[in-house]
Amino acid sequence: MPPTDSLSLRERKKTETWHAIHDAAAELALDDDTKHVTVEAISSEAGISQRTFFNYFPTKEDAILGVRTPRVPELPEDFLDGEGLIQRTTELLLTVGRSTYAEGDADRRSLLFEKFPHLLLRRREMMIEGEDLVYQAIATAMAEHPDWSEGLNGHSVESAARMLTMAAGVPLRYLIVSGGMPGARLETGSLTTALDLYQDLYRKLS
Amino acid sequence: MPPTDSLSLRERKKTETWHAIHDAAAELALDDDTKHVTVEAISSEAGISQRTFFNYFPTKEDAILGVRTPRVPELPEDFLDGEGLIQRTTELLLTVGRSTYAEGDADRRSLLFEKFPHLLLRRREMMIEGEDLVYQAIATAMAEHPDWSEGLNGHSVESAARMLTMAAGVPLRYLIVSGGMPGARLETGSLTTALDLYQDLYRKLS
DNA sequence: CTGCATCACTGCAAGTTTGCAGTTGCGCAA
DNA sequence: TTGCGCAACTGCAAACTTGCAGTGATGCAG
Repeated sequence: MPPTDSLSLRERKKTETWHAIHDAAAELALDDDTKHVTVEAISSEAGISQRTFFNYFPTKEDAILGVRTPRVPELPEDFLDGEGLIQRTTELLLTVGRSTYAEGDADRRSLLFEKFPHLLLRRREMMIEGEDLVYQAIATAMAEHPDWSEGLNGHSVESAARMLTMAAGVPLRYLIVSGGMPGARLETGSLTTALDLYQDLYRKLS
Repeated sequence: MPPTDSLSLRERKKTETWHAIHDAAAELALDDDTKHVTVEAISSEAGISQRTFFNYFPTKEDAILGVRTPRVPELPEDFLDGEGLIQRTTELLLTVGRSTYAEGDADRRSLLFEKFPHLLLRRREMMIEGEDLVYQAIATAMAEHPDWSEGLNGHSVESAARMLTMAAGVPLRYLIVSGGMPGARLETGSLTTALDLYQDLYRKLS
């Protein structure tokens, strides 16, 4: 759990409730002898009403997984300037991807993926959703940026943004695939390695 | 704490919050090195906002003491009939008096009275308030009762109800006084004794 | 196959909590 | 005395939770 100080009482209680629901859902789901985890059971375990449950999560699965709708942080003014844009974008994608899960949940999440493989589908969905948000943010930034707003060689900023996001996504996809399990954690260290590899390869081919 | 099952989630949380505030307030107040217990400290300890504090208690003192506004239970149909009306009324007064406090708090309440004698004033106030409610309930019941509604010997039902309540209050006042400390607990056993004494005395004098 | 129960999920009104901007009373320093 | 600051307490709108009465999908006994 992140530091809950410096949050307003309201915000603090909201995260507490979020975690209470997610924890209850995940624990109940991982309980071996649990066949059908009902929303009622989760809600009662978390000490809230069923209606509140659905105020926090659109589906039971999201509660078990602990999914949040991805949030793209405000881009720095100079995000589009200078060297290393692809790398910065990759890091942004990683940040956004991580923002869709409860922090520090990696172990339990692995267990969940093992026991309920269909949750991987949901994970993939969230990834795609996050990528799309990143694309939109970058497209907007490009449209407002003097060096990019005119498009490049007849390509629209939308195309440029889309391509950048795709390219930047490569190292992440690589990591997920080479990590074997898609549920495996993405270490920042291995990301750097993957980025190096990517860039080396890119230079060799161009 | 009373059984919280069979209460709706809403009711349950309300009592939980009530106890959280009262507990925080009482404990902070009893802390030796506490000079000024602020509403802010109590609220923060209880995990609620200051505004919510005042949704539960009109004053800080009431929170420390754990005061509720007294509730008179519905009188049984035959409350006014038959022998022992005074005794029944005394028991009603005791019930109402007890309803103004958190249950099972007697020990801590004694400490509070020791440390903050001015709380006794508040206690007295609540008692009086409760007595008045009992008076009103009985007056209403009398007005609706065929045997009483006409008044007695020219006295109004209000007078009769007031006098009954006064008379019924005697054993309680006796107990409080003879118990030394007004903060002392009222045992049901000693109440019975006091009632006996009262009736004996009454018979002797009449 | 058919009614019936169960469970996920939604809409809405009513109840609760929070944040915030006051107002008031009180002690204390200049 | 005057002004200041602190802390109790209030009013109100906005945010949040709850209860409840659904709807629709799925499975299962008869």
